[in-house]
Amino acid sequence: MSLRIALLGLLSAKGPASGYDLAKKFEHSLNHVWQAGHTQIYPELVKMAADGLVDAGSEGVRGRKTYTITPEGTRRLHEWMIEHAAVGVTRSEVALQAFLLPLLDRDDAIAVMERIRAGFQGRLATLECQSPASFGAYALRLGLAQVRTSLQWADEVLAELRNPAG
Amino acid sequence: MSLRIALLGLLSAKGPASGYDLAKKFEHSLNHVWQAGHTQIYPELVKMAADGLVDAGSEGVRGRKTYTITPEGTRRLHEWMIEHAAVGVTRSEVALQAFLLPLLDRDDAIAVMERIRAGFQGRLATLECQSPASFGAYALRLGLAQVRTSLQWADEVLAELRNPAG
DNA sequence: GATTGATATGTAAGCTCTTACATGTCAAGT
DNA sequence: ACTTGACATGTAAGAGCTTACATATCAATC
Repeated sequence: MSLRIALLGLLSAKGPASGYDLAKKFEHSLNHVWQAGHTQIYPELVKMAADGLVDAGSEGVRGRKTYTITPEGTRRLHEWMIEHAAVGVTRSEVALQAFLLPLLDRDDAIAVMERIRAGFQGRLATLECQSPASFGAYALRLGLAQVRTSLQWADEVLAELRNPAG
Repeated sequence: MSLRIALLGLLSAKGPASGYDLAKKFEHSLNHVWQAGHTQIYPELVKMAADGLVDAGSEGVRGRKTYTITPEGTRRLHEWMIEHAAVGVTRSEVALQAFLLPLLDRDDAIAVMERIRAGFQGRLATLECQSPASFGAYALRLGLAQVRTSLQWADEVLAELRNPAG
């Protein structure tokens, strides 16, 4: 369901787009929020057209199809936003490694934490490249705040691991 | 793969356990890191036993089976911890709603943000109940730091939405 | 003795997501 | 002419996850 919502949201916010366009937007603007490749997006758009949530335009150049959100699609999107109590579940491999960190000896734990820290750093760099004035600004601010917090956590844990007294 | 690792990790850290025990541990200690119900855990344990990662003990009272991690299971667990560069992907419905927030008018956006904030508050309460001295302490600290940051973000966004000048 | 609730394990259908495979167009550079 | 890279769309197999269904034991309470 969330994939549909994400697609409807992009079509609503940024206007008609092809599956390819939408896949690019998932890669760039939406990447820190939801991920989907073209192999998931193309079939989903076909189903959404069948359900009347989007209109598939006629094929353009290079087989390009442009999808437009329908009034029913807009209605469903608003309904989900207002009525769906989003669950804050997390399935994080990083958090799992953090959870299991005590299973490692000190040197291995430090190496793992350094890799995790580097991952956060890279993620921060990616997010910092995005415009804070773009459509997804609220989500971007949340992402930035969370990744900065995560970096700080990584630094604290590393300091403790390196301090023999810890 | 991560489900296997989580199960191996619990068996390694907390000793032999049944599928039921492991499901309970997923609900309690591991819940903020990875989720899995018994319908996923039971079949996975059977496959893991077939792959030599765990030993299934003989059936005890009420059909209870106790699984023990094998040396091969321990080896695989350590290998994953040390070699697997965990990807920090997030698929968050909450972040998706935050992303799409500008699609709503002011009152609806405030209502949605209040619901999101309440979700974070509830999550914080849950995490605060857990012992900071337990096995998963590092992950718990990360979870607490992230949820506190998220709450702060929600408060800021709500303040902006309520301020007509924003 | 009957009911309730926690313990304990499983199957099956269906949805979601990833990975690998497969095809073809168009523009720009060499 | 040829190659490269971006554009553009798909299918299929399999892995991962959720929801609903199904069964049975044991202890404690009524």
